[in-house]
Amino acid sequence: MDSALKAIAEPRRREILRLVWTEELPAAQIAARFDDVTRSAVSQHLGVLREAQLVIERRDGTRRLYRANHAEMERLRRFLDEYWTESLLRLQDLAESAERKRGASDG
Amino acid sequence: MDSALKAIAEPRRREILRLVWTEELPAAQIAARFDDVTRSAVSQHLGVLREAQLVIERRDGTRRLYRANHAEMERLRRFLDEYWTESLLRLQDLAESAERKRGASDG
DNA sequence: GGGATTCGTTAGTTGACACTTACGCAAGCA
DNA sequence: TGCTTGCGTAAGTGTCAACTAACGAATCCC
Repeated sequence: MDSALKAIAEPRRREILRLVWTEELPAAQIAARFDDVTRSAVSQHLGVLREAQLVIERRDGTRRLYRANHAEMERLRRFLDEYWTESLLRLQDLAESAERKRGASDG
Repeated sequence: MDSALKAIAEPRRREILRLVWTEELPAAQIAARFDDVTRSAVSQHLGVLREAQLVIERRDGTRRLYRANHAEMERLRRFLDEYWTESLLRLQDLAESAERKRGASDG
Protein backbone atom coordinates (compact mmCIF):
# COMPACT_ATOMS: atom_id res chain seq x y z
CA MET A 1 0.00 0.00 0.00
CA ASP A 2 2.85 2.33 0.85
CA SER A 3 4.57 1.38 -2.38
CA ALA A 4 1.43 2.40 -4.29
CA LEU A 5 1.38 5.80 -2.63
CA LYS A 6 5.02 6.30 -3.42
CA ALA A 7 4.42 5.21 -7.00
CA ILE A 8 1.76 7.81 -7.70
CA ALA A 9 3.84 10.53 -6.05
CA GLU A 10 5.96 10.51 -9.20
CA PRO A 11 4.35 12.69 -11.95
CA ARG A 12 5.65 10.62 -14.83
CA ARG A 13 4.12 7.48 -13.38
CA ARG A 14 0.78 9.23 -12.89
CA GLU A 15 0.88 10.15 -16.56
CA ILE A 16 1.62 6.56 -17.56
CA LEU A 17 -1.17 5.35 -15.33
CA ARG A 18 -3.66 7.64 -17.07
CA LEU A 19 -2.54 6.39 -20.48
CA VAL A 20 -3.36 2.81 -19.61
CA TRP A 21 -6.47 3.62 -17.60
CA THR A 22 -9.01 3.10 -20.37
CA GLU A 23 -7.01 1.14 -22.93
CA GLU A 24 -4.44 -1.58 -22.84
CA LEU A 25 -1.21 -0.39 -24.45
CA PRO A 26 2.09 -2.03 -25.44
CA ALA A 27 5.23 -0.66 -23.80
CA ALA A 28 6.52 0.88 -27.02
CA GLN A 29 3.37 2.88 -27.52
CA ILE A 30 3.50 4.16 -23.96
CA ALA A 31 7.14 5.15 -24.35
CA ALA A 32 6.35 6.89 -27.66
CA ARG A 33 4.19 9.37 -25.73
CA PHE A 34 7.25 10.74 -23.97
CA ASP A 35 9.83 12.48 -26.12
CA ASP A 36 12.08 13.64 -23.31
CA VAL A 37 12.86 10.24 -21.90
CA THR A 38 14.13 6.90 -23.18
CA ARG A 39 12.13 3.71 -23.58
CA SER A 40 14.24 2.18 -20.84
CA ALA A 41 13.17 4.77 -18.29
CA VAL A 42 9.52 4.16 -19.10
CA SER A 43 10.07 0.44 -18.79
CA GLN A 44 11.48 0.94 -15.33
CA HIS A 45 8.54 3.10 -14.35
CA LEU A 46 6.26 0.34 -15.58
CA GLY A 47 8.20 -2.05 -13.37
CA VAL A 48 7.56 0.15 -10.33
CA LEU A 49 3.87 0.40 -11.15
CA ARG A 50 3.66 -3.35 -11.67
CA GLU A 51 5.38 -4.04 -8.35
CA ALA A 52 2.93 -1.70 -6.65
CA GLN A 53 0.12 -3.67 -8.31
CA LEU A 54 -1.18 -0.50 -9.92
CA VAL A 55 -0.74 -1.96 -13.38
CA ILE A 56 -1.35 -5.39 -14.88
CA GLU A 57 0.94 -6.89 -17.48
CA ARG A 58 -0.19 -9.29 -20.19
CA ARG A 59 2.09 -10.89 -22.75
CA ASP A 60 1.20 -11.25 -26.37
CA GLY A 61 4.02 -12.64 -28.49
CA THR A 62 7.02 -10.38 -28.08
CA ARG A 63 4.83 -7.54 -26.86
CA ARG A 64 3.81 -6.74 -23.29
CA LEU A 65 0.50 -5.04 -22.85
CA TYR A 66 -0.32 -2.91 -19.81
CA ARG A 67 -3.51 -1.73 -18.27
CA ALA A 68 -4.39 0.00 -14.99
CA ASN A 69 -5.46 -2.17 -12.09
CA HIS A 70 -8.66 -0.40 -11.13
CA ALA A 71 -9.18 -2.58 -8.07
CA GLU A 72 -5.86 -1.59 -6.58
CA MET A 73 -6.45 2.03 -7.42
CA GLU A 74 -9.75 1.79 -5.61
CA ARG A 75 -7.97 0.32 -2.57
CA LEU A 76 -5.55 3.23 -2.59
CA ARG A 77 -8.38 5.73 -2.87
CA ARG A 78 -10.16 4.11 0.04
CA PHE A 79 -7.00 4.11 2.13
CA LEU A 80 -6.60 7.85 1.64
CA ASP A 81 -10.29 8.45 2.23
CA GLU A 82 -10.01 6.64 5.54
CA TYR A 83 -6.98 8.70 6.37
CA TRP A 84 -8.97 11.92 6.02
CA THR A 85 -12.19 10.68 7.57
CA GLU A 86 -10.49 9.04 10.53
CA SER A 87 -8.76 12.30 11.24
CA LEU A 88 -12.03 14.16 10.82
CA LEU A 89 -13.73 11.74 13.20
CA ARG A 90 -11.08 12.43 15.77
CA LEU A 91 -11.82 16.12 15.36
CA GLN A 92 -15.50 15.40 15.90
CA ASP A 93 -14.79 13.25 18.95
CA LEU A 94 -12.74 16.03 20.39
CA ALA A 95 -15.50 18.56 19.87
CA GLU A 96 -18.09 16.24 21.41
CA SER A 97 -16.03 15.40 24.47
CA ALA A 98 -15.40 19.10 24.94
CA GLU A 99 -19.13 19.63 24.75
CA ARG A 100 -19.78 16.93 27.35
CA LYS A 101 -17.11 18.35 29.58
CA ARG A 102 -18.60 21.80 29.29
CA GLY A 103 -22.07 20.43 30.15
CA ALA A 104 -20.94 18.36 33.13
CA SER A 105 -18.51 20.52 35.06
CA ASP A 106 -19.03 24.02 33.91
CA GLY A 107 -22.69 24.55 33.88
CA MET B 1 0.41 20.41 -5.09
CA ASP B 2 3.02 17.89 -6.21
CA SER B 3 5.10 18.72 -3.17
CA ALA B 4 2.10 17.90 -0.97
CA LEU B 5 1.65 14.52 -2.61
CA LYS B 6 5.32 13.77 -2.17
CA ALA B 7 5.14 14.89 1.45
CA ILE B 8 2.39 12.48 2.41
CA ALA B 9 4.09 9.63 0.54
CA GLU B 10 6.50 9.47 3.48
CA PRO B 11 5.07 7.40 6.37
CA ARG B 12 6.78 9.39 9.10
CA ARG B 13 5.33 12.61 7.81
CA ARG B 14 1.86 11.09 7.66
CA GLU B 15 2.27 10.14 11.31
CA ILE B 16 3.34 13.66 12.22
CA LEU B 17 0.41 15.06 10.30
CA ARG B 18 -2.00 12.93 12.30
CA LEU B 19 -0.46 14.07 15.57
CA VAL B 20 -1.15 17.70 14.79
CA TRP B 21 -4.50 17.11 13.12
CA THR B 22 -6.69 17.76 16.14
CA GLU B 23 -4.32 19.57 18.46
CA GLU B 24 -1.60 22.12 18.12
CA LEU B 25 1.69 20.73 19.38
CA PRO B 26 5.18 22.14 20.03
CA ALA B 27 8.04 20.59 18.06
CA ALA B 28 9.56 18.94 21.12
CA GLN B 29 6.35 17.12 21.95
CA ILE B 30 6.06 15.87 18.40
CA ALA B 31 9.64 14.66 18.41
CA ALA B 32 9.09 12.94 21.76
CA ARG B 33 6.57 10.63 20.06
CA PHE B 34 9.35 9.07 18.00
CA ASP B 35 12.02 7.14 19.83
CA ASP B 36 13.87 5.87 16.80
CA VAL B 37 14.73 9.22 15.33
CA THR B 38 16.35 12.45 16.46
CA ARG B 39 14.64 15.74 17.11
CA SER B 40 16.53 17.17 14.14
CA ALA B 41 15.00 14.67 11.72
CA VAL B 42 11.51 15.53 12.94
CA SER B 43 12.29 19.22 12.59
CA GLN B 44 13.27 18.65 8.97
CA HIS B 45 10.10 16.70 8.33
CA LEU B 46 8.15 19.59 9.77
CA GLY B 47 10.03 21.86 7.40
CA VAL B 48 8.92 19.74 4.43
CA LEU B 49 5.33 19.73 5.63
CA ARG B 50 5.41 23.47 6.19
CA GLU B 51 6.82 24.08 2.70
CA ALA B 52 4.07 21.90 1.25
CA GLN B 53 1.57 24.04 3.19
CA LEU B 54 0.24 20.95 4.93
CA VAL B 55 1.13 22.36 8.32
CA ILE B 56 0.90 25.79 9.88
CA GLU B 57 3.51 27.14 12.25
CA ARG B 58 2.80 29.56 15.07
CA ARG B 59 5.42 30.97 17.41
CA ASP B 60 4.93 31.33 21.11
CA GLY B 61 8.03 32.51 22.95
CA THR B 62 10.83 30.06 22.23
CA ARG B 63 8.36 27.41 21.20
CA ARG B 64 6.94 26.73 17.74
CA LEU B 65 3.50 25.24 17.64
CA TYR B 66 2.27 23.20 14.70
CA ARG B 67 -1.14 22.24 13.46
CA ALA B 68 -2.44 20.61 10.30
CA ASN B 69 -3.67 22.87 7.53
CA HIS B 70 -7.05 21.30 6.90
CA ALA B 71 -7.75 23.52 3.91
CA GLU B 72 -4.66 22.36 2.08
CA MET B 73 -5.39 18.76 2.98
CA GLU B 74 -8.83 19.23 1.49
CA ARG B 75 -7.27 20.60 -1.68
CA LEU B 76 -5.04 17.55 -1.92
CA ARG B 77 -7.98 15.23 -1.35
CA ARG B 78 -9.92 16.98 -4.07
CA PHE B 79 -7.01 16.76 -6.46
CA LEU B 80 -6.79 13.02 -5.99
CA ASP B 81 -10.54 12.65 -6.20
CA GLU B 82 -10.48 14.44 -9.53
CA TYR B 83 -7.68 12.19 -10.67
CA TRP B 84 -9.82 9.10 -10.08
CA THR B 85 -13.11 10.53 -11.30
CA GLU B 86 -11.61 12.07 -14.41
CA SER B 87 -10.16 8.70 -15.28
CA LEU B 88 -13.49 7.06 -14.53
CA LEU B 89 -15.27 9.58 -16.73
CA ARG B 90 -12.94 8.71 -19.56
CA LEU B 91 -13.85 5.08 -19.03
CA GLN B 92 -17.51 6.02 -19.18
CA ASP B 93 -17.01 8.11 -22.33
CA LEU B 94 -15.23 5.20 -23.92
CA ALA B 95 -18.07 2.84 -23.10
CA GLU B 96 -20.66 5.30 -24.41
CA SER B 97 -18.87 6.01 -27.68
CA ALA B 98 -18.45 2.27 -28.16
CA GLU B 99 -22.19 1.93 -27.62
CA ARG B 100 -22.92 4.62 -30.20
CA LYS B 101 -20.53 3.02 -32.66
CA ARG B 102 -22.17 -0.33 -32.15
CA GLY B 103 -25.61 1.18 -32.70
CA ALA B 104 -24.62 3.16 -35.81
CA SER B 105 -22.46 0.88 -37.88
CA ASP B 106 -22.91 -2.60 -36.56
CA GLY B 107 -26.52 -2.88 -35.50
C1' DG C 1 24.44 40.10 31.54
C1' DG C 2 24.60 34.72 32.20
C1' DG C 3 22.58 30.39 31.72
C1' DA C 4 18.93 27.33 30.43
C1' DT C 5 15.22 26.09 27.19
C1' DT C 6 13.28 25.38 22.56
C1' DC C 7 13.96 25.28 18.51
C1' DG C 8 15.94 25.60 13.32
C1' DT C 9 20.02 24.96 10.46
C1' DT C 10 24.26 23.30 8.62
C1' DA C 11 27.71 19.87 7.36
C1' DG C 12 28.30 15.19 6.10
C1' DT C 13 26.88 10.33 5.23
C1' DT C 14 24.10 6.76 3.37
C1' DG C 15 20.72 5.00 0.51
C1' DA C 16 17.07 5.57 -2.86
C1' DC C 17 15.74 6.97 -7.41
C1' DA C 18 15.25 8.78 -12.13
C1' DC C 19 17.75 8.48 -15.76
C1' DT C 20 21.12 6.78 -20.03
C1' DT C 21 23.81 3.44 -22.44
C1' DA C 22 24.65 -1.11 -23.47
C1' DC C 23 23.32 -5.66 -23.45
C1' DG C 24 20.33 -9.93 -23.24
C1' DC C 25 16.27 -12.60 -24.07
C1' DA C 26 12.07 -14.34 -26.24
C1' DA C 27 9.03 -14.52 -30.31
C1' DG C 28 8.07 -14.10 -35.17
C1' DC C 29 9.98 -14.32 -39.98
C1' DA C 30 13.11 -15.21 -44.01
C1' DT D 1 19.80 -20.93 -38.78
C1' DG D 2 20.11 -16.16 -38.85
C1' DC D 3 17.86 -11.43 -38.55
C1' DT D 4 14.55 -8.27 -36.77
C1' DT D 5 11.23 -6.65 -33.42
C1' DG D 6 9.68 -5.62 -28.72
C1' DC D 7 10.79 -5.78 -24.70
C1' DG D 8 13.28 -6.12 -19.77
C1' DT D 9 17.59 -5.68 -17.22
C1' DA D 10 22.39 -4.61 -15.60
C1' DA D 11 25.76 -1.11 -14.94
C1' DG D 12 26.91 3.39 -14.07
C1' DT D 13 25.92 8.49 -13.06
C1' DG D 14 23.96 12.61 -10.95
C1' DT D 15 20.63 14.15 -7.77
C1' DC D 16 17.61 14.11 -3.95
C1' DA D 17 16.10 12.68 0.53
C1' DA D 18 16.30 10.88 5.35
C1' DC D 19 19.11 10.79 8.83
C1' DT D 20 22.93 12.03 12.81
C1' DA D 21 25.93 15.14 15.13
C1' DA D 22 27.26 19.71 15.98
C1' DC D 23 26.26 24.40 15.97
C1' DG D 24 23.59 28.85 16.13
C1' DA D 25 19.69 31.86 17.13
C1' DA D 26 15.77 33.53 19.79
C1' DT D 27 13.37 33.75 24.15
C1' DC D 28 12.77 33.40 29.11
C1' DC D 29 14.34 33.46 33.96
C1' DC D 30 17.61 34.87 37.54
